[in-house]
Amino acid sequence: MTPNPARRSERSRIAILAAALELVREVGYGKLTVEAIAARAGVGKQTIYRWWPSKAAVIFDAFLQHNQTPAAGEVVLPDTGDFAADMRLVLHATVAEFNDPTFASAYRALNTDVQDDPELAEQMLARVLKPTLEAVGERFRAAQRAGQIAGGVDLEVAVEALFGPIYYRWLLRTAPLTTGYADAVLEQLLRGWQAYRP
Amino acid sequence: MTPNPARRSERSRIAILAAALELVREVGYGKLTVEAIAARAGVGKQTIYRWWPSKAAVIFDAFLQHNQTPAAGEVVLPDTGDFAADMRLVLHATVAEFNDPTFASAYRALNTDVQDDPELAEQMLARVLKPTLEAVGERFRAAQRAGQIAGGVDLEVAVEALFGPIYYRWLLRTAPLTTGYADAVLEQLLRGWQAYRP
Amino acid sequence: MTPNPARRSERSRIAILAAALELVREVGYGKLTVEAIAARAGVGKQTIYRWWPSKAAVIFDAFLQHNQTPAAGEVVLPDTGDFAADMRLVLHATVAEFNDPTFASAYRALNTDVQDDPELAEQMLARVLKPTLEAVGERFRAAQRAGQIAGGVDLEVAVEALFGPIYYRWLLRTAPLTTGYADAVLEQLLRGWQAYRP
Amino acid sequence: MTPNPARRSERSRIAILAAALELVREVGYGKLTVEAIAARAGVGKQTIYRWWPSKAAVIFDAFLQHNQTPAAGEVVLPDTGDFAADMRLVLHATVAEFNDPTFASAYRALNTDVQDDPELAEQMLARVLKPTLEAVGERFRAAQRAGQIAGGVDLEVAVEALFGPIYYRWLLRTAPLTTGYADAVLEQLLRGWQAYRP
DNA sequence: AATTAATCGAGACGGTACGTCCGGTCTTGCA
DNA sequence: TGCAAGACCGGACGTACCGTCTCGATTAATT
Repeated sequence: MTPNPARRSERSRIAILAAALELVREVGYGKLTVEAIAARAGVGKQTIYRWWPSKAAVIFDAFLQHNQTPAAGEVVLPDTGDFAADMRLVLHATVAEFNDPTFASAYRALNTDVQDDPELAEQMLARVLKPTLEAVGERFRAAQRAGQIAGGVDLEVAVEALFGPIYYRWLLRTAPLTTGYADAVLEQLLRGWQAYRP
Repeated sequence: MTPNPARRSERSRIAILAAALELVREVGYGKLTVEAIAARAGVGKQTIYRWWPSKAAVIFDAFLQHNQTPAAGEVVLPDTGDFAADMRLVLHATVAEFNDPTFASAYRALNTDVQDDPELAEQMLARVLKPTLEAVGERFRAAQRAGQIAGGVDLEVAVEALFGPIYYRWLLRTAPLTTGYADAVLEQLLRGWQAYRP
Repeated sequence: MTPNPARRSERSRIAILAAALELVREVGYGKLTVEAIAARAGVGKQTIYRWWPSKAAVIFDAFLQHNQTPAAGEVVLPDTGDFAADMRLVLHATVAEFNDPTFASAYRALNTDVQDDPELAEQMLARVLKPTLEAVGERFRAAQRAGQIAGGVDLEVAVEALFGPIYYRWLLRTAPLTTGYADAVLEQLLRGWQAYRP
Repeated sequence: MTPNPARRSERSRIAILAAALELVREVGYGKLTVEAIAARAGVGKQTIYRWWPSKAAVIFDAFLQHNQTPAAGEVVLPDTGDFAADMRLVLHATVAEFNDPTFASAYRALNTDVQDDPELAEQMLARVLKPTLEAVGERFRAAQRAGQIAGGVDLEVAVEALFGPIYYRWLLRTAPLTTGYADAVLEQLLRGWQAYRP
């Protein structure tokens, strides 16, 4: 018997996602329990299991809710014509998110889950990463058309070359993640992209 | 109170690390239990808890043991004079490791743990990442001295700009991790590093 | 926090007590484990710990259940007017119980626990010993009124003087416990009680 | 390889028995552990296992040591000619022992073990109970010869009829064990023994 | 007095059970 | 019918002891 979404309690849904977000930040993802979420949300455990298949799914929804993540195609990037400046803006926003404790704890949790759960990995890719990646890709294409990126540059690789180092430093804590670092990465890549076919 | 390392059973130590590695690959990190490790290793649970503070620490040691990770300063990179070729070699080795199932499952487990345990994060940084990062940094400096990298390039940033995208694609499974991808990333960066101060 | 008795599973309760009784007979009290009881009863360990504070308490309840021990005041003894014959009946019933393996193993377990746990001792006194002791005491009083026991006999002492030797031989295995032994004890005491104030 | 008693460390033997006695009184028999005895005695665990087959055996020895229990035939009872007075003396000594905390805790432990271990039961019977029981039996026979006990009384039963009630009250804590109670039991039995064949 | 061999204190080892916690399911009233 | 509450079975947790098994370091009897 699949539950009837029409009868779903919105109040409970909100409370559960909020509780999950609070708790993951307070105790860390490893010590996060469904029972604690239920208790904090003032909700029966069954109400969680009725609507989410796993703890990971709850965190995933909580993360999406918190960031009001737009669907693919809905992400809008600035296009001032100055490609470098536009990218700098995007990267600074990313750095700011990663340095926000609530975002960071939930996102770390997500990255944890994704390692063991390929289905979730796909969802995360589709609903979290892809929208931004594609929007940035689109902006890259515009830049390429405008001659700000050389024709031979593989833009799919370029996008990951841009975000990978940010992600790397954040996840592995090799050093504090700053806008300065993001700018430096962008700088090195930009020169390469421009120089690609001189 | 604290156990006496002189009396430690080497046979048990080896068996535990091997069992941990096997199991993390077979069942995944989320379903890995200390009891299963002990059973597989033919060892009492207490023998694990006596020598490791947590499941994470066991995996960490197992990972180090498996990869015979050298200490910082001990990593030796090829220096043929051809910087690009040397880097290609290093990246291909990295890609191969990431595509080795045993390495991959253990390394994913490590990346999972590191998210919740700052102390482990530091150890991982120091014993796993730093040695390679610094050796590569050293090779970068030689290349800079040889004029293959422009003077203005921040080499600390450059190293992470190189490995970040590899790590990103592997961890998030945005697409299969191939040597071709690694080469493309290297290509884009190389041009930037050369072009830096034209 | 404290469990709600209204929701208690009667099926589990019965299964646990039955399993405890079986196991104490099969393996002895020293080797009886809560895990084995839970496994035999097809029950989670927590269900045992939820309702009983200790293994001893389970055995206690199992014992009561098995013997459908009546509450104080509910034990009814025969009163045919022939005091000696009535007592013989009671003692023979006691001897039969002590020679029943299931009763014996559980009762030995109880006697073991009682040595270390004063609270359980009190419960055993109140729920197991007192009911019979008092009923017998009542019968003694009737006999005293009827002139079958001399007036000066301290009946509280008399009751223990009657059961003590049965218990002693059973517990310490000085010799097999038979009805003949019980009769002989009764005989010696009866003469004393009658002769008390000649 | 059975150990060579000639090389046995007397110092350790004494320390172990003393520690066992102290601990059984302090923490109760249920919580008494071999490790604790070894630690308290400043002795390796193996030294205990080398010389005693079980915790029960240690307590048994400790008990014997503490009470310098005489071998069978060595117990000497007073024989003043006044049978009642002599018995009163014996019973009072027994009551005093039972009310001595160190004796009591060890003896309770013994009675606990005996329930599950028939071999120990036999040893306890032979080395602890029999000596006294037989000495008392001997005194009974003298009394019977002197006409203080009627000819028809079964003396084996009589002895247990005397000690059983003491033991019963002490073990089951139906009421405080006093010399008055012992005297009352003796009184009731004495009259019966005298009246047996009038 | 030197040698030898067993016992000793110490404590790591493979195990078993402990009592607790939590996962995911099921049941019972309340709304 | 969905809900809060929470009991249920199962299973892993990390700990405590069991009884066995090395380790040197005494220690006592034998050379």
